[in-house]
Amino acid sequence: MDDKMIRTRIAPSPTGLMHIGTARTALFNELFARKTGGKFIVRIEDTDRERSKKEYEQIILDGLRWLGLTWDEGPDIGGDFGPYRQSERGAMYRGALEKLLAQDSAYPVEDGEAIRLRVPPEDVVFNDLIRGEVTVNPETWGGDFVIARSLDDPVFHLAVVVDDAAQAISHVIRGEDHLTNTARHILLQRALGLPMPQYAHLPLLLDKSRRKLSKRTGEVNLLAYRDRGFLPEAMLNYLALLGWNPKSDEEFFSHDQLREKFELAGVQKGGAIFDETKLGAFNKHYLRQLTREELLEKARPWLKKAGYIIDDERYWRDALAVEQARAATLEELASGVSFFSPDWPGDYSPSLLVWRDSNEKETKEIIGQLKDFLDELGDNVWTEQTLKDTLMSWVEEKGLKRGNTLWPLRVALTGRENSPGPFETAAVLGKARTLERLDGAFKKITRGV
RNA sequence: GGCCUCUUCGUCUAGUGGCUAGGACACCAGGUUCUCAUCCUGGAAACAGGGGUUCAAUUCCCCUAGAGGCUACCA
Repeated sequence: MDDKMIRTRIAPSPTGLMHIGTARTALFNELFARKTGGKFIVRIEDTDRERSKKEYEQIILDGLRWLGLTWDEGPDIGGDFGPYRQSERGAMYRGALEKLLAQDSAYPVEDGEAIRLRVPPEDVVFNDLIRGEVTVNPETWGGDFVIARSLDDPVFHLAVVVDDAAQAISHVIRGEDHLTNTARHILLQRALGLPMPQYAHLPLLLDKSRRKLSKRTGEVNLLAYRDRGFLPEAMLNYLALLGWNPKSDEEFFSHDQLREKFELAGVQKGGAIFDETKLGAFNKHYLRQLTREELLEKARPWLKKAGYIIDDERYWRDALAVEQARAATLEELASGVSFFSPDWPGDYSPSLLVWRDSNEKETKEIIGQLKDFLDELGDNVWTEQTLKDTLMSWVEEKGLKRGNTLWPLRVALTGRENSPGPFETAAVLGKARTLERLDGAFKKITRGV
């Protein structure tokens, strides 16, 4: 095997949801591996048998897949350095423990079965690729530390060290919360005679109050963002820029561009606040890039959830395209398009039809005239542009005011105070439905405000 | 408490021993507009504080403060 081969890994523990911070660490590892032509590995750290659950492992892999990350080895696809679950690697840990015990580098504690590593009372110094030289004095955390609960029950520290070596991990890129742990890991490597990988500790993701992003203070569940209608490319792009900068003013990068540009040199040292507002801005951007086909495919689950029947795909593609510029998420997109539903109830208040400079009487007259005028138009002029041209010159001829005319028309079609414009809406709805809704509005206002 | 690490607009960040300290998001104002969104134009907004070093520090050094992390037979 080539010693120079770069191999990175993400080693999540399946004890809960897919944390955003884990996702970002995974992303940086993947980008670094791709950039350098190395391999990216997924390893499940389930040494905590109490808390680890198989379904959590599935959730983690789902999250990574949703983001679009690809890995070369992992529990789902195997690889030459398997197995990829710590629960299946017990023999290796036991071997390491026996060796440490035999050479008296470790010893069992007086009472229980636990095993501690002997730690010499001297500073551990290592070079961090992001932070430079870091010095840790083991005495500050009490020197000798537990590396296993029993011969068959290793603790995280022992397991990572054994696995990283066995799986030939060249670069350990992980959260800053492991900075001090790294000293322990180095001590373990020395005792076991294992090579030391290069370390790079990423700044932590923080919540609004600058604390480590945690479940209590914010939405840290990656898949919750998926379920709220965020696009993976937006999340990926945003996450990549949290704590890393590409040394340019550009901000929008595809996954492939990131894989080309990423380097550890651009990684920040200070923690970064996860700001949903900016994520939302990225999401808007990517939402606007979608073709109408993609729009429908991505919005389909939400449309279905809302109970719309997508029999006429072209109709819904047009409807979504109309709403595309104003929605921030797929969820908003679907709700924004609700009035296009063929069984739209039109349950708005009649007073909404009246423009602020107008009154009921005038509004009623205009709606009546609008109906007659549109009824005369042929199907061939039923496009946004021609509707606009004909209607605007009609408004002109009749000496009407735009607001007095366009506002009631738009409300008749959408039932909303805020919505897309009347021309584009009418074009999508089609002549029959447009007239039907105008008629409904006419009756509504006749019945009184 | 101890140890480790960090500190540029509200947020993500660029940047340099001498610059009007740049960009993006958010915000504010104006324009476009039937509404909202978009779009265009403009605006406000930062080098944590104190000492040094230096002709000159946001930039180099020290101290302080603040923040975060670790201090588990969790990972």
